Amino acid sequence: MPRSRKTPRPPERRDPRAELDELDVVFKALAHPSRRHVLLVLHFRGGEMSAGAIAARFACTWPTTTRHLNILRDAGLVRVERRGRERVYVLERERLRRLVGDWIGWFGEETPAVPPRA
Amino acid sequence: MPRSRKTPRPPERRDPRAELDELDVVFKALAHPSRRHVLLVLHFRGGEMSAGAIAARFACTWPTTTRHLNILRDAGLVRVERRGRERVYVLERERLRRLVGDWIGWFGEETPAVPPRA
DNA sequence: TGATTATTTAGCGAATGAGCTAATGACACC
DNA sequence: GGTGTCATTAGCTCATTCGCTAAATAATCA
Repeated sequence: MPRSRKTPRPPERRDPRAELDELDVVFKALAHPSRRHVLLVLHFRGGEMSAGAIAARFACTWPTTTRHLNILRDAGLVRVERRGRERVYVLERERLRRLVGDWIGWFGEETPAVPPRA
Repeated sequence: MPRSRKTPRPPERRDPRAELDELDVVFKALAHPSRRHVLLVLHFRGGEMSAGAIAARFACTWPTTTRHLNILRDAGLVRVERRGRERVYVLERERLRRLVGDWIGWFGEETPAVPPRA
């Protein structure tokens, strides 16, 4: 049987079309407050936590948290490592910063050098 | 009858709780590729375009585009001005940059000064 | 091996989201 | 005031999302 999850974060690519698709998955992942919260908690706890430690901090049930974590993983915003019988989720800080930061960066300059309505 | 739309972007506030709610609406608005695209097009066309000019650039029908624009407006990412019989949508660039930029900014520093798992 | 702990997967129901077509509102111009 | 243009709202359908509970999987320990 093939991999059960889509593609768990391709290591590197610069194809602009693929970049857009990546961004879509990432922004969809960021659309839920619990998932943004997971990322912040992860960050402020040093970048890695076990699934249990994360689940303990949220009101929803553990399976629900697992699903949120899967979505974050599919977006490449966290990666998971098995350690004994725990699974440790590791924040992919650079990727988060690069994708969202670059996107918001488009809006950085004063109005761009294109005539108002051509 | 009261206003037909929720609250169309409160002018200023610093209450952190309210900030989180604002962020939620904003990230939900950014979750759809067409809406992110609208913002970019708006930016690169000088920050304002009529509804028709925007709708003309998208494959979906005009009512669908209108709805996307309403969602962006409710998130405070665009504002709308009536000019004659057109409606001109104006990008709220600063607000977009501030909200998303500040959020991604949390992940800016190297791992924060909190012990790994306490 | 069988129990225990840690976590995920399966599957269901309610709510939300996004697309469409048709109908309506608002303004301008004659 | 009627007609054309610009745009929105209403109402429908289909698909997805998100929460839950119950069952399954995986590693460790007795």
